Amino acid sequence: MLNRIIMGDCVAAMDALPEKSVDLVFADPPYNLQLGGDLRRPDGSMVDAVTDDWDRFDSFADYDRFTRDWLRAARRVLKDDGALWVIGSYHNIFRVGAAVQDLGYWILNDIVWRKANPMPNFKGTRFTNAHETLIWAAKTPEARYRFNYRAMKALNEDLQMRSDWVLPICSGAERVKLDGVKAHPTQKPESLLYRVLLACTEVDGVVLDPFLGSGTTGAVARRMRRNWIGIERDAGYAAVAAERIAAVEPMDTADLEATMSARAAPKVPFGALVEMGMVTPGTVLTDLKRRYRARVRADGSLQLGRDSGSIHRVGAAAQGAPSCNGWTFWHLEQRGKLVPLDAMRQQYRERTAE
Amino acid sequence: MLNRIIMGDCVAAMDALPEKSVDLVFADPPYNLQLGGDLRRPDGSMVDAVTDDWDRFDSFADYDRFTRDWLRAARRVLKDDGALWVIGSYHNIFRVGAAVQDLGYWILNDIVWRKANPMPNFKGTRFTNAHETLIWAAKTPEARYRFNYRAMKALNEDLQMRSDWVLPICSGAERVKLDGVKAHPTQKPESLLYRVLLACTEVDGVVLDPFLGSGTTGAVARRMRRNWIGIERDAGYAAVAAERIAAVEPMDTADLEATMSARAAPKVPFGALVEMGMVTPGTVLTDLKRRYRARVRADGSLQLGRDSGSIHRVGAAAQGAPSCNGWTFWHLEQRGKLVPLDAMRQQYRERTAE
DNA sequence: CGCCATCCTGAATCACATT
DNA sequence: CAATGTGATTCAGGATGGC
Repeated sequence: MLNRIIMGDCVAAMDALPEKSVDLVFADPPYNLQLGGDLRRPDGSMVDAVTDDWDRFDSFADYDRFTRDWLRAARRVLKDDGALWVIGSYHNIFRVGAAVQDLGYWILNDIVWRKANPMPNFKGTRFTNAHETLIWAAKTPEARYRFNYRAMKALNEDLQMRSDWVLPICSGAERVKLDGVKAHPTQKPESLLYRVLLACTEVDGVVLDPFLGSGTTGAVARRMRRNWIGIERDAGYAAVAAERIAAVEPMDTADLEATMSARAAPKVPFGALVEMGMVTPGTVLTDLKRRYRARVRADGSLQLGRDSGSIHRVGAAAQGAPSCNGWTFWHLEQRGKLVPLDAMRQQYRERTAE
Repeated sequence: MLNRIIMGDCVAAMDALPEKSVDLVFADPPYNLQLGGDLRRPDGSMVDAVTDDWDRFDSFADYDRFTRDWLRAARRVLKDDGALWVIGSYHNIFRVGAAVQDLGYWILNDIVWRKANPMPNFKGTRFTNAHETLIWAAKTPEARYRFNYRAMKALNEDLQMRSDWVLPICSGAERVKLDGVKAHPTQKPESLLYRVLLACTEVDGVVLDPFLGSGTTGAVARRMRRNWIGIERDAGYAAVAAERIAAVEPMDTADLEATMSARAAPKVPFGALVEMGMVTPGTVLTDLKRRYRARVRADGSLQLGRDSGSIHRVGAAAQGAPSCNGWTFWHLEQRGKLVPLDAMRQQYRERTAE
């Protein structure tokens, strides 16, 4: 039952699963965009809009029925201490949020995904729609939901992770394509799922995605050694997702150990580079003279023998020095050349600059 | 009726106002926070939570009734091209947003106010709640709402203003206090209202706030020379707001002139330039790369091969594009340099300004 | 190989006045 | 009310190609 795609309607599929069997539901339902005619950029080119049938609903009432049905089914399969994540935009998220509350879930946070590179408003009629909203909810107000506070803090310069996350949209090599054409119109970035799963699940936990689409949830879950269940109605999408997920190499178990102690938390946003996939967990870093070798773990900490912690701490420990600037000390090999972490940080800053 | 505080229930007060008399409603309704017991900081000190009676509702149904009542009353007093702004947090904003949609308003954007200095989550059980959400909605999908696009772009270093706004919370000298104690628990920063009013109103427009509280909306409206109506149930808050607003010095009218949108500029037919002798019949116009050449005819039409017509039509035909702005596409040569027609139009406007 | 210019694209509720 | 004409309007990231 685990780690496979169920074809078909998500409500029926969830109803067929045993109750209280899932740790986390991550859902990216249709947004009910209600777009008008064509839209052209100022240069005359056409915007490739989401006009698929699966995003068409007759009315708000229709959409609400659909929403409540799947939310109810999801709540049944969730363990009592499990949690729900839903993503949406202003077109649908208010209806979804109200339904979440009405069905007895307890909202823990709303999270804003601030897109580093959103599509502009071409006609100058509104504000650039530069974010999407996620809702994180427990099954009940009393539930003892999982929140890996330390791992989140480690990922964020040793500061509490905030409710606004700056991440790029999914593009470039990460975007799944078929014959050069995007395989799914709304593929989510893996960095987003990485943060959600790192925050709210543990290794071997069960993650269910009722609207699997291109399979981002399954791919990240497999990479992070979580069990996954994906439900998808469209055979084409399911095939894309299956192939994509099968190609994922799970991370090394050791690298996945999210550090839970304050001591090991890195003081720098090196974790953000890991999250973005700019540095993969398990990567071996060396100094310029290749005397020391340290492994990158899932939350952005390093491990060298018995020493673990931030890139600075481990660098200092390796040399027996009182302190060390990990950004300039550690390097990784790219095409046979040693690149300092500092260069990666520079790239990161450019990609997430406001 | 304008520029004063109405004491009492906001629904009754709005129902007593003439319909279609208000340009903008800005509302900061009770959030229905549902706080449990007291919240303490790690050092044992107590967090001053919002536990006032006005923020207590018996159930979601109660809160929904309340929300729909005031949203309906607000919609009646709004002019057809007026707009609504509401601010809230995850506790209430989903219910508010669903009601906004159900009542026929048309959501234009949701805006995230990203707090520069939010209160941390002291227990480390959730993400730092670092933002609030605003909804901007027109009265109907067809409404021609006001959006000062240019002014927003100017405010953002000449880039489109995005849907995520980074602003500090209200503190320091701006925070209204009585005997050293904050006069209102949820006073909003003036910077937030400033941006909303600059984006969506004009000088002498009418702004209504059904939950005036400490009076931020009135204070900023007065400063920006907008008319305001504030409704407040609590006599204490009303007194605070009245005093605060009265102390505001309206800005100098000259400083208030915001960048005007090109759409608002008077329309100029190309023929008028020919008529004025600014462009002579027979002049050859080219695009910037000198790929196309068109002749100006006596009636202000262009000719390019077999195509003839307006500057826009011929520009579009030349490129094989569906449309074209002839003002920026076509240029004429003056002293060896290519000058866009748009520059000539600007000259024309200046010469005919009186 | 590096650098620069060019091109493509992304969950988008995307104009308005006159005839 | 529908059709037509004018004319306003874009940001960042990644890929590609030329020199």
